[in-house]
Amino acid sequence: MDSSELKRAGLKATLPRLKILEFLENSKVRHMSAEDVYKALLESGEEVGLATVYRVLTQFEAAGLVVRHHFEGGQSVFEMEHGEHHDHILCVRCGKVDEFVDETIEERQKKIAKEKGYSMTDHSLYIYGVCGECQKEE
Amino acid sequence: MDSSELKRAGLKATLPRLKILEFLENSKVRHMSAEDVYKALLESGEEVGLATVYRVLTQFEAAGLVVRHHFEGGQSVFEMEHGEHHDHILCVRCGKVDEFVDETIEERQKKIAKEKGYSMTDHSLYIYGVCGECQKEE
DNA sequence: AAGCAAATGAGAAGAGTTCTCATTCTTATT
DNA sequence: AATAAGAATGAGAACTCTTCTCATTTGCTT
Ligand SMILES: [Mn+2]
Ligand SMILES: [Mn+2]
Ligand SMILES: [Zn+2]
Ligand SMILES: [Zn+2]
Repeated sequence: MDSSELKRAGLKATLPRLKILEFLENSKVRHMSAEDVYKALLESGEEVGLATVYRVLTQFEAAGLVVRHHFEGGQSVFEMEHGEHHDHILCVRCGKVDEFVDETIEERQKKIAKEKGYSMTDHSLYIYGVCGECQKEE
Repeated sequence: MDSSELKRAGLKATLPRLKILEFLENSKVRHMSAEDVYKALLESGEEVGLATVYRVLTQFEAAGLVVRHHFEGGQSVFEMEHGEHHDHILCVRCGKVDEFVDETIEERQKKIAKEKGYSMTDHSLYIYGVCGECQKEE
């Protein structure tokens, strides 16, 4: 296990943190709720408390290792930070998540913030729709 | 009290619904949580149950009288529907909410949905920042 | 005015998340 | 390698926001 990433983030290399980080890095699914992470770890035989999963994900977020999203549906969704900021388009039927980057939108947002007198700190953009697959069914 | 708006929406003109609708229409604050509405009604001496406020706001939403937003912070926020779709920019310090419309962004979103093969149903865009007022303090 | 379906409201319940605190683990120091 | 001190963990309680349940009340039609 590679504890250097945790150390670099200023976090002690504890077993739960290592397990969660490893899981996030190796998972084929990019966007996961705390519960998702918790269950997946349980199923692979790892003993980690749910409270710890929540705590650690929040710490990872603060450390910039992970990004939190608020998709519709109430629960926070996390994904490994991988450099480039991006936004999301989600299927309201099957839950599929796609990512995109649009410089025009990014620029426009900055412009709007400036016009309104705000110093922009963040933004969130979600497009909802029915994905190609789900359109076929029916 | 004007019950025609409710009738038109296919809703019985009950007292709680009339009170809530009247309050939303006359409130100077445009964006309010269910709790906000509930408390405001209590303070003005109106007896309405919290469960009813939640229920009625959801019905108003389904009827298109009201729009629901998911601002950061967990609770749903409602506002009277007034024709034009718009997005929001919010102050992370004082909670101020401003509205804007940007056709370029709207178009881009449609384009992205099409490119990704989605039939777009909805979208949500929030810009977060520090408003002019709050920038002065400090 | 009567009858009936629909709506209400109080409180229980549910979902997601955070908190509490006794126990365990990590890391620095011998 | 053993020790000490502080940090992290995990079980469950607690919390927030929202929905559900169901006995009672209300609105609307006749
Ligand atoms: Mn993503
Ligand atoms: Mn608005
Ligand atoms: Zn789909
Ligand atoms: Zn402000």
